[in-house]
Amino acid sequence: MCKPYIQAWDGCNHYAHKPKAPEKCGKETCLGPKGFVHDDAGSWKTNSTDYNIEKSSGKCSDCVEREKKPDLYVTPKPGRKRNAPGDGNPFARTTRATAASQRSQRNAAAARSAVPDVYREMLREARAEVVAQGPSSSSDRPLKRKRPGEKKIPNAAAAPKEEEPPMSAARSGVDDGNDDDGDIGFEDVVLPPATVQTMVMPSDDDDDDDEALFEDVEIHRGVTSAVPAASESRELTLNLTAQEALMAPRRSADRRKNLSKEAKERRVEIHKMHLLCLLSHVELRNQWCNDQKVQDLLRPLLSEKMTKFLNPRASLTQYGQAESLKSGIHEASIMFKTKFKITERGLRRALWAEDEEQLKNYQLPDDIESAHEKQDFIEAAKTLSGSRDVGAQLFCALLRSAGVETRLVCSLQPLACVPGGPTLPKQQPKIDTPSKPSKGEIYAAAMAKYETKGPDPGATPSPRRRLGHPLAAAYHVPSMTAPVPSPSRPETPQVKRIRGESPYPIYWVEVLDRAYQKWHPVDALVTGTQWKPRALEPPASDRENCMTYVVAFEADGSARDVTRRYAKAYNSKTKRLRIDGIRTGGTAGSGLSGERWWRRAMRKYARPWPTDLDQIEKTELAAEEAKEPMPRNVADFKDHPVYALERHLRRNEVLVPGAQTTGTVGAGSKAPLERIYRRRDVRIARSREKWYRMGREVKPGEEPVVILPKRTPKRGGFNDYNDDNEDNDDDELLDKGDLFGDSAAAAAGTPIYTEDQTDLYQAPPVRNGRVPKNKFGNIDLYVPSMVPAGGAHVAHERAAQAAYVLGVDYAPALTGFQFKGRQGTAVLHGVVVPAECEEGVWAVIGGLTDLDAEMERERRARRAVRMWSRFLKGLRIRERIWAGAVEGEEEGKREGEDGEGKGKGNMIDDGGDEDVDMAGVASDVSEEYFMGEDEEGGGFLIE
DNA sequence: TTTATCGAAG
DNA sequence: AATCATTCGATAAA
Repeated sequence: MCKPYIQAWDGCNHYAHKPKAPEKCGKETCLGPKGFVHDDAGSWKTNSTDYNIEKSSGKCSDCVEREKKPDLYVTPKPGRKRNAPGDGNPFARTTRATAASQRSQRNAAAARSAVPDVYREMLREARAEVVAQGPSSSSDRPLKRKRPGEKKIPNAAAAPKEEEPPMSAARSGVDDGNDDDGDIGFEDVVLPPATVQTMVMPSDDDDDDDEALFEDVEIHRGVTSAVPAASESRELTLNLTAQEALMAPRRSADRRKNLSKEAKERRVEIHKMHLLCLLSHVELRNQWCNDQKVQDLLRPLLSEKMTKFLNPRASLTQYGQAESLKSGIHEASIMFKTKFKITERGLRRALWAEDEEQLKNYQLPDDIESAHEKQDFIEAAKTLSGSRDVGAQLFCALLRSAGVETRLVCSLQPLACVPGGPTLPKQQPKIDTPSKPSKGEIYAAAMAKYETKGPDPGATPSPRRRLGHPLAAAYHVPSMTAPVPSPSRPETPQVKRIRGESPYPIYWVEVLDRAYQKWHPVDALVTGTQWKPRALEPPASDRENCMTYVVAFEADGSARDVTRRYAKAYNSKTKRLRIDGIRTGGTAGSGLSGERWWRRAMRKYARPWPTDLDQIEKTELAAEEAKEPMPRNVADFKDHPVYALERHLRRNEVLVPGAQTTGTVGAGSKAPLERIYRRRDVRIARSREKWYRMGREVKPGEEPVVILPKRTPKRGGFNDYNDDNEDNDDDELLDKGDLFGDSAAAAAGTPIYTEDQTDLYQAPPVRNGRVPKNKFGNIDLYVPSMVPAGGAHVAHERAAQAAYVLGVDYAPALTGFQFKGRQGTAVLHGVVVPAECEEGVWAVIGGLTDLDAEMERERRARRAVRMWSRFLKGLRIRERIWAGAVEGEEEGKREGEDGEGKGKGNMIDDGGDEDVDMAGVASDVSEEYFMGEDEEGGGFLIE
């Protein structure tokens, strides 16, 4: 009963509101959910957290606040058992997804660091490259993009596209509507080769592609990487992973130093790629669930009664309908559970390897799911056997066949994008940890716990099976259930139960309760629960199953991220494991932020027009997020979207003066209790210079909210090491190298101010046609609002020239700095001129441009003429020579006629070709031809 | 009581 | 500044 996770009860998520002491789990030492006590001061508190209670309402300040926003408040379901594993507190936040993907980190990395244009160029090249090699990979036929046509992806389209299933087409590329960042240009996205490849989506009847897709996924399902490579994408994965074992090099400091940054990026890249693979996988399975053959096979399983329950008459009351559906589902899942045999291993969590050896010796379990193609799936429907994943999919098909709106839900199990997670199990318990041999055994024991008895030859596949790996035999191969040499295991291969699978599902189903317009989870095979979203999240210690991304696919192919419905601590725990939750370092220019990436990835699956139901669900999920209880340990407060601790404030962050405490938390049991604040009361403070660069100016008389101590210069010469990268946008950039205040601030530290203490910067106005300038003769124009009164920004490269021509006063606009190395270089963009001159300047610019064009035309014309004359000259020479040599017929005549021209030709002939022989002429001409610019096609003007 | 897990430390 | 490895202590489970 005492769950490792935060326990929640209905309604209010605050301990303070719990009407009475929580039930105990039966252990005398258990105080209820994680030590729940009532103190003398009149507030409830847990061992580490308590809440301020308002006397008048008896509620904590947190809740009072929340009640002011009724839309976020969800009425508790009546009669819910508090400790019921299935539900409870929720909370969740609205993150959405996005995605692109990647693979060649080469390209991605390069793209990241490059300036925009270059970046785009490279992107284009990368795409071209993909196109070139893409099709050759796993399939001979042209790759298909999974989602056809995003409108914004013209370039990406380089890859051959094919029509995809109609439903996909319908929703492709349409903006979500409620999504705020819908306008991101596609060009901003890193869309490396892998994307194209990964996103290959087989059409329904295309077996080949199905296979390819499956294989892709297969790689990841096991443990990333170690699959003998057949396709390029596999190879890629293998290389990336094995090349530097990402988790491993913790030992030596130097290795860490060199690898950490790169390894981090790589981890993220792989994570993304893996996610896309998994999404494709689920999407495909979801399509299979729609298959008529499958549904026809399954439909007979439902009794009439069940079908009736599943389709309640609309004449029933809301409640009646809901209950009917519920019992129908119940019956159906019981039935299904008894009829379906789990004979294979389903998806499981992918883990990083710690070193290459593990990869070399890794092999997939023997009993891995065998449904590679739809035909297999149909077969599984006939025999009602397969992995639990296939089971859930068939169950989904079953319900759909009965007319129930059903979603296929999958908890994606990608490789972690953050360090620190579990790694591949050491394979040889005895050997693995020399220092503590016991550990291996412990591990084995732990694994054994999961294993449901039984001979499982599958779990311990023979190492030798791995084709031709030279080391396979030599290396100790391991099985998770170490002690048993699997192959020799005499035990009866009886009921093949899947050993070692997590007691929580990877795949399950959601059904729509039409009456209440609500989706409810149903897991028939693994936990056998329904209507209990909270029952499906595995504990954090589960190595086989980690709930990080839960994606629900509807029959029409659209999908939605419903993680918040299932994760008990989305904000404080789950989010940290997600691509959209990790601090992808504010490092500017590092491509898409995780959040945008994921949003983008999921948008591909979004419905073009959100329905009312979508809206309702969105609200519901947001409400769940809002209801998430406070973390009870200090670590979870770090970077928490709602709460903040003083101890975690960054050096430039500061609490707003009136910040309210919403509770306290103590580290451990004995604690100086620390106050908990709301994140929204945290402000970022900046130095004067920094504000200035944002177009703001500290008001006169404001006291700095804090003075940043001077940076302790690292001894040992030029430290750098971590200096160059980490300065993300906010803050640090400024105190460091800048033209301003270096000297002033140096002495006592940098005073910093909050935004409230600043006003919009008013640049000195333009007077009498004079534009104010700084000491470098420029004008600072970091943001548009910094344009001085009476001035106008003419953002054109020739503006300066134009202004000069006009004779008006102007100042080049300093719009920012480009930091490469540690030196900032000023970026000038256009000029500022007196407003009244703006039009004139633009006009002149237009004129200059025209002039340029004209001059260019002339130049080309001149060159062309010159070339022609040279050519003619050559012809004449040639003619003359031939005239002399052949001495004949018509030649003579012609020569006579051309006498004048001949002379001219000779005179021109100072260009340098003295050779007057045939060959000389010829070569001369051709040389000229080639040397000419492309534009002059051998003397012809190309307009 | 012992053991495994998790959080805090710094 | 932040991550990482390690230790220690509290707690939950056996």
